[in-house]
Amino acid sequence: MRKTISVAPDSTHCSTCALSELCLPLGMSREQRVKLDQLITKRIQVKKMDALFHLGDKVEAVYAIRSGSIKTQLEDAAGRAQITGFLLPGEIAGLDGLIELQQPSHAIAMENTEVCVIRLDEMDALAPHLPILQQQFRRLMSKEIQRSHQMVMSLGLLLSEQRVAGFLLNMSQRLSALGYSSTQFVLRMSREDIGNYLGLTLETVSRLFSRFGREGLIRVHQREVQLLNLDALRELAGASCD
Amino acid sequence: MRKTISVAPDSTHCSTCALSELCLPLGMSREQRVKLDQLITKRIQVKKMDALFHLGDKVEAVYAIRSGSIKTQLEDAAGRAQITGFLLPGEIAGLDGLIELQQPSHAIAMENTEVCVIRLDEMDALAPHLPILQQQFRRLMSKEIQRSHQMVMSLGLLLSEQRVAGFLLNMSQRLSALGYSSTQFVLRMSREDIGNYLGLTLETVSRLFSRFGREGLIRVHQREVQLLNLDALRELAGASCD
DNA sequence: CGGACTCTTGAACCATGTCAAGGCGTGTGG
DNA sequence: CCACACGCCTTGACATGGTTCAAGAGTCCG
Repeated sequence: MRKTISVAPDSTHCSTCALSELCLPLGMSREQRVKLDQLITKRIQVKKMDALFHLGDKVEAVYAIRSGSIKTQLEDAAGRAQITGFLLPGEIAGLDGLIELQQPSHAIAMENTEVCVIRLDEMDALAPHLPILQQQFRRLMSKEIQRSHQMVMSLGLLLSEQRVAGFLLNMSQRLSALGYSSTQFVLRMSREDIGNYLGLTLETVSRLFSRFGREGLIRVHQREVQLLNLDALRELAGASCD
Repeated sequence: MRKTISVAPDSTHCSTCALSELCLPLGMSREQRVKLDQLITKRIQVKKMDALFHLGDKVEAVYAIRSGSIKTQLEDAAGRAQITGFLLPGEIAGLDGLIELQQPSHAIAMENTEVCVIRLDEMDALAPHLPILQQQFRRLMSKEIQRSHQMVMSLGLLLSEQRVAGFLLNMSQRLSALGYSSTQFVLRMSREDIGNYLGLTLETVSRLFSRFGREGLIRVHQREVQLLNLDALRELAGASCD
């Protein structure tokens, strides 16, 4: 289910949002953020497992995650899915859809999720009065390009153990930026999703989680993860086999 | 070697450029393109094998390829390269560098190459007077995100033969958009570069070129390629193993 | 409490990598 | 203009990381 709601005047806006240091308002002054408030007039609530948008849907907006989390996935010619990202609060979904007028990917909620709707036409209308908005939006798009390139590198160059260690560290770092613990968290996705994202099978991910556990690097119980030795994980992820 | 030259008043500008249907001017009216001419005041010529920019260089501009071709590559922790793209005329280099002020990648000319310099500060200055510029730039960035996601899918999901067939078709399609033959062209990169880009070894690429040759799909002689059976290649690239 | 997921673990297999040898082409210096 | 050397490509034999297939154990939820 997908429910659209208007942002009540007394509700939280960009200017008062806890995520403003990660999301679109990053780098803006108090006044600039107040201007930005005009832009966000609608939110959408998506239930766990439901889609924020589907491949082929008309593109009219991008979506800033306010709470919850979303996975985005492409489909290949044979209908198999490739997950291209797990989005957390403060991150933007739909950045790959701004060429054609059709979404090239699905966006599916991994838990009950709320997003802020950023309409493209309204962004263009506001932009001349808020030039920093374009710059920040450009930065967010560039970041996605960089992230995706890193992913290509990971898939092209790294061993499975390096990818999995890197994945855990990446989650840790992003969750800690949101104010959560960097060493203890709950994965919102299945082993299969992690494997798909990392270009591995769910069995390989499971085996590596078990091995890392045996080696004392992490503790895993179902989707709860504890990172016990960040340095060792970093070495595993970063250092090459030399 | 890397030589900066000013654009002479009587030289080709965006408004008269042959690439205008692919590059930044796409979708602009005659008048809008004339405005865009102000933006491009410098070009850079880069010799084969030399760098347009290096990892760590300060970011002040992005670069539209005017002639020649460029490969962009990241470096992993161990110093190994991962090629993230082969850029042809009309395509833009440096889109991944707009967050930090440092280039996250190297851009290396695969042949003698000339690029138009698009300074970010000048783009921001021009934007309020040319709103379509922002939109087109956004489209180009979105396209790069989409392309990179496709690459992730290819690396995550496809067999080597599908990746290589897909690569040939992709080159064919882009070269034909530039007015070249879609069935006969010269690859500007080595087998090693192709392999690196596709997450394979040069031996695997070579073996597949040979096999496709034996099967009558293509003819290869060194870096010259002829596509003899586009449909069969498409089937190979697109259809899954079912 | 039962049924359906989801995860773990083992064993066999295979796609692709690694290592090694040789061929082709091109440019350079004698 | 030839010969030699170097880089790039091809091909073969073998090694291996990761997949596939299969069985069983938790865990969640109605």
